[in-house]
Amino acid sequence: MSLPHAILTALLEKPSSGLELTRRFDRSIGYFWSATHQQIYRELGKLEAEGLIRALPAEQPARGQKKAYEVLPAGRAELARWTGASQDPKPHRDALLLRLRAAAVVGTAGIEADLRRHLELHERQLAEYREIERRDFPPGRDGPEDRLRHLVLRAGIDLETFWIQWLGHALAEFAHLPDAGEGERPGEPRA
Amino acid sequence: MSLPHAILTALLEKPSSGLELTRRFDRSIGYFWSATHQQIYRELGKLEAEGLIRALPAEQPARGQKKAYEVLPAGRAELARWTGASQDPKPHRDALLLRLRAAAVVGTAGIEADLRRHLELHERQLAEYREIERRDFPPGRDGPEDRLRHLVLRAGIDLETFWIQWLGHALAEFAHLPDAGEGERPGEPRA
DNA sequence: CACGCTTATGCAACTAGTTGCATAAAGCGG
DNA sequence: CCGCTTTATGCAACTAGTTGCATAAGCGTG
Repeated sequence: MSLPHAILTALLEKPSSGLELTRRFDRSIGYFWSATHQQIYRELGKLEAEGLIRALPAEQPARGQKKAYEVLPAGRAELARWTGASQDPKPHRDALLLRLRAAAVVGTAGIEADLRRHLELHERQLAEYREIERRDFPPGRDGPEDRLRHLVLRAGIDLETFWIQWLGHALAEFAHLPDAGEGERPGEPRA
Repeated sequence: MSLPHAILTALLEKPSSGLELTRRFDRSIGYFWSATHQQIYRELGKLEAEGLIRALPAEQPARGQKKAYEVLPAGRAELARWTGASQDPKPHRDALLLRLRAAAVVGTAGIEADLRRHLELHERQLAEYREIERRDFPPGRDGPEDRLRHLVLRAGIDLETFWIQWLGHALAEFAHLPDAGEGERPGEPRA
């Protein structure tokens, strides 16, 4: 249950409207906690009802009008509490690894092309992260906040690097496999 | 929507009852696609209703009695279709990275201990993976199925290795931080 | 044999997340 | 000033996943 806390963090970094939050989730925060605009609007409503955030007063608060929120002291306190509380890591789910395991039983037909596609996607993401690193973390900036945020970005960079390497290994393995990509069924007797 | 396919894969590897599947999800398959027993029972019911699997005939099919399932040809076909179909990677969610980002705003109180705890958990998981590797993939075994399954295990091993390294960096960073773990608020002016 | 423990299956209610669509105002071009 | 697109907010329905509990048989033991 971390979406409210992701939103609190984003709002503390800068008070924003629902749509602005949505855009920022598409960029930085969404890299490790994605959310759609509907989730965000719903959660903003809840957080306001709970007294953790409030809408900044606007001139004409009408529909189709930006409505910006800011974090109240209670919200900051709740975020600090959650941040410091011990949490168990959630078990991950990775469909690609699952598919590879399935391929060991029903055959590898079609999967190699998708591995290549994933490789490209990860390379693109890595390039984006490196660009952010170059832009936001030049050698000079190294206050405590910068160090922490840089650390998070490093995780993103290293994870993408890992996937690129692993997909490389996987594709190399496929090159050695008999009839790779031709739909053979390794679990079945072969002629 | 991959749980049914995870179950089909597991059942193809070996026909099983709901509880046996649950146990196997706790071990091997659950490492990259976790599921509770309730999810599994529900899904087994659906898969049977759709004609993708069937219950193996038992002597006395009563409650509290093992009921094993096997995959029907339609199930194998569906799994092969799904395995070969192109799929976009789901955006990941990582609460720990989110917390670190929050810590950059509301302070790092309490989080360092949890980083250490996570480090330990990952070290334990890595040890488990290495044990599985030693046991299931000795140098001799290298048929196509083994290579694919080993590849999946390698991903698990390398991912754990990545997290262990990253958590090491993170903890080193904390050691350099002023007042680390004492609840300072880096976003606020300091005395 | 009655009691409690383990194995095995399952329902119901809840929480979280996704998808599709609706509404409304502002800006803009003819 | 009318229709079109963009910006902004939001509801409703659906799908997926989790939590808590219920049921029932088997098994051991005092």
